[in-house]
Amino acid sequence: MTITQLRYVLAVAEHQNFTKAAEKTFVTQPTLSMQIQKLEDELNILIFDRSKKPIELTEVGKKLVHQARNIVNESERIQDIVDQEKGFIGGEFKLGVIPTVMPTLLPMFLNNFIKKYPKVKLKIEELHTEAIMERLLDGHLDAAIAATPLENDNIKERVLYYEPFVGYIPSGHRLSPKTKIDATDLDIDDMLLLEDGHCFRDGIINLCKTQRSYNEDHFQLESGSFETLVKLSNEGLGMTLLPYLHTLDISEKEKKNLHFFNEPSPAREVSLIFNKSELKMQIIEALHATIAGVVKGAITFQNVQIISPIAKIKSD
Amino acid sequence: MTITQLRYVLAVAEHQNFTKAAEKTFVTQPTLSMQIQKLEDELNILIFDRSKKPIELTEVGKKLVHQARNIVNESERIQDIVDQEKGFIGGEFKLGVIPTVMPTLLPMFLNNFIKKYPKVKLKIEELHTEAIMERLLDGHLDAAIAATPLENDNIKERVLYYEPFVGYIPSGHRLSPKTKIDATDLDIDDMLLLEDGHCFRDGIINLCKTQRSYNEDHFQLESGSFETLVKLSNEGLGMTLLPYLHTLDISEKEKKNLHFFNEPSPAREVSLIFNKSELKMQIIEALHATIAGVVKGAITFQNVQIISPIAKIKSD
DNA sequence: TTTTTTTTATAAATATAATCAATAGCTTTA
DNA sequence: TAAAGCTATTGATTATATTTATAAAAAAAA
Repeated sequence: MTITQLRYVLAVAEHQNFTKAAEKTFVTQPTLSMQIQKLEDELNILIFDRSKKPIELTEVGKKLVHQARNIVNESERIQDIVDQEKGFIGGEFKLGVIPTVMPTLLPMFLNNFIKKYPKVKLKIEELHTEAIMERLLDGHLDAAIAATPLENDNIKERVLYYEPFVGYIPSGHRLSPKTKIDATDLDIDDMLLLEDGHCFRDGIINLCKTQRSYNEDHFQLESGSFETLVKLSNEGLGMTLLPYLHTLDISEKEKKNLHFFNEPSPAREVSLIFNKSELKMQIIEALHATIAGVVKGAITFQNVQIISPIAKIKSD
Repeated sequence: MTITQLRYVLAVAEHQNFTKAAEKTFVTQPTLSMQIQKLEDELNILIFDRSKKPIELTEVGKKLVHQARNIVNESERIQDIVDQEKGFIGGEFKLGVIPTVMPTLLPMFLNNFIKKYPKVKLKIEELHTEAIMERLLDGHLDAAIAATPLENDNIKERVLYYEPFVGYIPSGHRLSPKTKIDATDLDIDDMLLLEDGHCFRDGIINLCKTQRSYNEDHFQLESGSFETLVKLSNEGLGMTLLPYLHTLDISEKEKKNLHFFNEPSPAREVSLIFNKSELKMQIIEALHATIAGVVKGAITFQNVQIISPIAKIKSD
């Protein structure tokens, strides 16, 4: 049994196809066939059920894959140890970012980070929270930026900042006369929200305590970007909520429609999250330090109330 | 980096000598030299400081060895998974046993076990608790039988049985008239104990609350076996304490000198202990089931008070 | 100091193993 | 039924691990 064989098994298990797995591992397909056969012979088991199309893991295979993931992870940590010792921060690093954070946060720290750690090859991908969690767990992402807390034991969180929500209320709206608003003022039925899948939406729905009879079919013009939401709002289709950093981008005229919450302002917690195995921890630390440092200047709210990004089951 | 290379590193780290490590790993010394050099080149570090005699680990080397231990352990668990799936219970299994348990417990279950699991090659070694803990942690033992609780986070415990202490009080001793004795009756200064290193002794010292001024130089005829202790006791040198299973072995005449404790009788907790990595768990489970089953018939005390085998620091 | 012993490193040869290109064989799809 | 898509097999090639023999260095003994 070699680490290489285990890597091959993981690749085939993932792609359910020897040919594709071979491409991904940069060897030819016969190499995979033979090495995996060799491992199967050595252990005297079948890892894959090749009669099924696409190929499937056997029962032992599933357990073996889990352990193989473990071993491969732990073996990668050897390089980690060496890097840490040398103070070297570099290598490929795959970062996931949720859509509602991407456009505002990325420009703030990216330049800073790549200048400070030029040897890190950052690969950033915009993904929704569910996809991020999946990919953190299977090792396809090294870390991600998402709204927290996520309440997943296999994912660790390091808070980056608390970002308050700000109401965007067009003139003529019933709340327009109020200088500052309260969570209790909100009514899910006259609010424009981002399309489902964004955890931001779940957070807002949690916030709207007044949702007497929330049902899915009341008003379905939900958008994918805050820019669109603001425009729709201007057209009189309702108010919306923006995360604070997004309010820095809108036009001067539109800024007049911003209504802050009375403190404690509802806010989302944005964290750097990563697999509990803590692989590439030096880079994670470096990212955390850079982002936290940059954001500290931009957000100066003191008193916030954190809104969970996880859709809660209605208790009544 | 290969698992084999990591094994070689572990062997050299352990023996601090390439030649000996080579013997233990069943390869020639140049193989070790070359493979370890190769790993060092690949990681671009020095794992060993070869200028020191005997050879020493570098700082990175120490961290690497720790992680290597991890990886090798996890890789051995692959065979574990396969064995479990096949319901196979076999292979070499190294069991440590403390001296005060060895002669009484071993005959009770050994025959039973090797008949039931003929494919397990049991290698039993008599060791004191400290040596056992060391060897469990470095992987030289798969499991051990010792007095617990040991309060070590890296060692897991599965209780086998509670074994009460019984007083052996020769006629003429001040406690001889009492049919049943109490812990408060005991005086460390008129008791014969096993030589130091046996955790049994530490347990008894914990038990003797009346040890007003316990000092090492009062009476130094401490023995290595209970047999000797009983004989010395017969000579009027003091009383002694025996674990219950040992009292089954002594002569009828001597049995008259046995004085049980009033309930709750002080007792030691005897457990099967093993590394938290839970390697070879099927065999450990099999051992536990066998021993617990056999002992259940032999010890029928209900109410016991467990004495810690760890020497407590005097609080006053 | 010199010699001997012990120990690690190096070199060359050998054995073992991994990989590849080509292709066979099987199954599914068109 | 042919074509396409997969995995397994074969034989050649390359890469790697291991060994034997020996050099080099250091420690121990004479």
